[in-house]
Amino acid sequence: MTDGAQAMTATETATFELRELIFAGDLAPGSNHLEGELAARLGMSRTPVREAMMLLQQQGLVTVQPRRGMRVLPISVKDMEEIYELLTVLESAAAAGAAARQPDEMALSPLTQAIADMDHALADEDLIAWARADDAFHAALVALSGNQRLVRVTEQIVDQVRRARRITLYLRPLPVKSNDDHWRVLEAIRAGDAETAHAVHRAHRQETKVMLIGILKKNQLRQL
Amino acid sequence: MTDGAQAMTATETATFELRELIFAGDLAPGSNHLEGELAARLGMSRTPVREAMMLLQQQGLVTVQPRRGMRVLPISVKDMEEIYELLTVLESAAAAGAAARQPDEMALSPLTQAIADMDHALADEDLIAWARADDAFHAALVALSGNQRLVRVTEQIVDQVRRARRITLYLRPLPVKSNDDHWRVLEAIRAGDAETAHAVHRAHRQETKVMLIGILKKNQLRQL
DNA sequence: GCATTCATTAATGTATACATTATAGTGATG
DNA sequence: CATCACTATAATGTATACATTAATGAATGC
Repeated sequence: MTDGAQAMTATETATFELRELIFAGDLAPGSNHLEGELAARLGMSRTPVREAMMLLQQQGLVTVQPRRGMRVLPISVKDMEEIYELLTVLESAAAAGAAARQPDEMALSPLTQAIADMDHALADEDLIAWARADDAFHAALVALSGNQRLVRVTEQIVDQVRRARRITLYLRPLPVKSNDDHWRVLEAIRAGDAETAHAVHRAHRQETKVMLIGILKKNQLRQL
Repeated sequence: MTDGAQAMTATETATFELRELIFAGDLAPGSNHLEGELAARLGMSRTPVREAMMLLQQQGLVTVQPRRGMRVLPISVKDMEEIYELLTVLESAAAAGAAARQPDEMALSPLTQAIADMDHALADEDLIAWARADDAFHAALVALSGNQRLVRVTEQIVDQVRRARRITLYLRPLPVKSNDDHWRVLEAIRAGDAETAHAVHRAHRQETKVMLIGILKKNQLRQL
């Protein structure tokens, strides 16, 4: 085959497209969408759309109700709290696990690269690039835990808060401290110090949580 | 309606039935099953079976491959390690969360009931009843965290190890220490002592993990 | 005798047809 | 005017038909 694009099944296309629409806010939080509508919009029959809807429901992005179609789940302040508490637990466990495994420099390179990218982005005040690098850091950290199930679960939870993060990104202060935190986590992992890696990352996530919740409340953003 | 059984959709029925078949081992670990076969077996068309297969795949119980049908995922020693590490993290976080919320006695009653049931089952040497009560304790503990997402995620991970636990149940020593551990967790929650609740439950799960892994290796059970 | 290619077949992926069911709307009745 | 029942309708849930595709096996050429 000449093009790198592997053949995607219609269900996969639908799942991907719907996720994009949800993350971008093109399917508004709280809005309902019938199978037929979405099928027409995506240019396919109801069957793959229906399957995609079920998958997205299980991923915690939407709910599907018999005559109301697919409802895009809004993210409330309480949801943000739940999600960040869970992310704190999962990622700090990953940090400890990564430190315990004593990865070599090559294995650590995604972390170092992500930190470098974050530094550059911060110098350029390019928030989009910073968010992308921050995501990469967190994903790489979880991957380093070596626990594939932890990776899966964390990805799913991160997805649930993706839309909210796009919005708070422009409301939060410049994330200078984040970069420092990440550096300290990396150092602890390098040193094989699971305790410190856990504690530092845990504190980082908890601070992030408090900051974001504060932003939501200050800006009266009760739903995202 | 006169009967309490609410109408289940065929997809729900298929999902439920397939889960039961997988948990019971009637669909053997590692075995493959085509859509058509399962549809005939369950007395329905391919459509709901196909949907159920996708859901079970997302729940981490099976994989679905184009021409091979649904493959029931075997649980290896490494899987057990992954799962118990994750459960340790999730449940001990739940224990800490429960303690922090200071639930009243009524909220704690599922825990006390479960412990009582475990005591009775142990006195009767009724392992099945003990396992059921143990499950109830862990589920109630996670529910007490108040984090709905934590509940969902934990349920999913527990399901992945359900089949293995049915087997190790008869290979492990009588779980006398478990009951004591659970009692200490309950006491810590009562006292609002998140640190202790976390530490005690964490130790409990880690000991369980070590014991189960030991049993698997001793009995040469490389796949379950 | 072995490898390669082509055809056949079986299973999936998707579309569509059909059955079921909940909801909205209309009309009648108190 | 409000309420209840009934009907019409629209959306879903399921079955089935159809198209696509990968795997198996046979046949042919080397």
